Amino acid sequence: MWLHVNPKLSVPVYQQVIDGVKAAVAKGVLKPGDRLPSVRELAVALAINHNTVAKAYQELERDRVIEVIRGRGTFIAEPAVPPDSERRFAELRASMRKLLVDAHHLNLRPEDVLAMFQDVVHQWKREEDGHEDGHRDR
Amino acid sequence: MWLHVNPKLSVPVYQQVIDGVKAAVAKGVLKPGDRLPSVRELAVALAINHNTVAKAYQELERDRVIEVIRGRGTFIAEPAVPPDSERRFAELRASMRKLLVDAHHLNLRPEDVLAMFQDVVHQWKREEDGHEDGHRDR
Amino acid sequence: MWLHVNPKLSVPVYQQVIDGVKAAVAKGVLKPGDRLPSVRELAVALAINHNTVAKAYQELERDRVIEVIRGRGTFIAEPAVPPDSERRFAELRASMRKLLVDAHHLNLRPEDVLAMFQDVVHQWKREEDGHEDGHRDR
Amino acid sequence: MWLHVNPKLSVPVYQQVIDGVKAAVAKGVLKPGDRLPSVRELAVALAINHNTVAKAYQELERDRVIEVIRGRGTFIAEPAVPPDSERRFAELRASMRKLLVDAHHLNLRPEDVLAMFQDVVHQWKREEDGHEDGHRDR
DNA sequence: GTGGTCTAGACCACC
DNA sequence: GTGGTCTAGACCACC
Repeated sequence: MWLHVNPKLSVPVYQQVIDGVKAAVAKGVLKPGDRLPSVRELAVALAINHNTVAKAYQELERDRVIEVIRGRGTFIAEPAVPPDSERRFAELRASMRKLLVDAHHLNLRPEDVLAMFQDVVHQWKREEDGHEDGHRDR
Repeated sequence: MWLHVNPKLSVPVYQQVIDGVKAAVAKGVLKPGDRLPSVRELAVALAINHNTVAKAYQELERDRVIEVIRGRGTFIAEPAVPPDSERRFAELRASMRKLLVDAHHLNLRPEDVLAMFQDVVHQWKREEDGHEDGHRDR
Repeated sequence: MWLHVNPKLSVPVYQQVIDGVKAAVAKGVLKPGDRLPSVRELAVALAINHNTVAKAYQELERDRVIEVIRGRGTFIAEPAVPPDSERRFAELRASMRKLLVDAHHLNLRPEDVLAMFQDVVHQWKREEDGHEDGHRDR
Repeated sequence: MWLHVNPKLSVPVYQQVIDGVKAAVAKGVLKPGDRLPSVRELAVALAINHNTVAKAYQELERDRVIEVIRGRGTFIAEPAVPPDSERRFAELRASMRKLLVDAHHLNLRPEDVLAMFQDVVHQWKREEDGHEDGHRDR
């Protein structure tokens, strides 16, 4: 299963579902056109309430990450610039600045953070390659 | 004023105060030994309740960002590695991975994010220099 | 009821709640997975304000004694070494030294304190056994 | 100097003075008949307010740890059972039980605590011997 | 239902 | 003056 959820975390469960789907898409585990489990199926699989899954799917649809086709099911959407993307760019920059603040309080200088981030990017890409291969094999 | 707060945001007001103080320290606007406004003063200045400021100050003290001297006031602490820093490092890496996910859904590749991050770091350092100079001039 | 609170004492009420829960866990009265009363229920039972209970629960969660599952309730956590435990060990030794100082002013020599402590430990274990049996009998 | 005080700690300064004097007596650094600095002298030496020292001395006198002889000065009292000593014995036992609770949450069993306490006692006595010698030499 | 946040206002110990 | 605690009561997100 490409999705797990932990009700003990402070992050709301519905948000964990959103984050999980987005991460799977970003990692290439889920590709445009892939079918998602139905709300009820996913709720059972994750042992959570179906309302929680429904809320997550609604928000993912608003963000154009998934498409709900009535009577057919739920699918990963083609990559698209999400609505309100100017604001989202600003938020991304804000997140990066927050990263620098948090790092400062771990006694890291900006250069250290940059190096750490490069490391994370490299690891990310290595994992991505793994998934590409996996898909090629099918 | 180096701190502003917006009660309309979904992030709690007390958390905004915490983030604001940490950011000011990271930026060099506040330096070790500097005195913070009293709980009541800051509450009036931000137009929020004193309990909200008190909660923020208490959490900042637990994180060793500030030191409270009872009956005297509140001061920026010497830089210190916070408790539980191993966990915090893991969280920092997780934040970086989340950044990559969010960026993917804005049609940015990891290289783009890295470039954007470098840009943010450069801007950060330019601002930092400004503060250094400002202090030197006094 | 395994918890009582006395607002007349100089130790804050929320701290008494924290100490009481920790003691119940240490004594085996509360076991991992056990559900705690809700914030409001406990507040009514102890005749204190719900904010006071909430503050205690939040601190207990930070110390990993309990786990809060939002919208569901509060539960005793699996035993875990708390963050910052090196510091806590030092505090434990300091408490022991303070014990020796206080005992000196009651005209007790260190050997007397040690004997008294052994006695307290024995009584503690007898009580613990009682709880074990009680659970077994059910 | 046998006494130090740290206003940054959460323990009130006047309480630190009380604890410090009691510890010095228990360790043999101060002996019955020894003269304490005047309130003003000690306040200057510790860089604290003289009211704070006065408050500490008053409580030490109430506990029969020191004796104030008007016009002459302040002296360490002969060892004496303090007033209300029955209550103090109960408190000592309560402190020991609290030690066991705190230790439980550091994953220590009562036997571990007992061993640790024995270790603390041994170290304490070694330090005491050191002081005895120092006094003999005078 | 659950816990989390916030305000308004009181009272307290400490310095 | 300083921060810390507590109550009463409101509103909110989450499940």
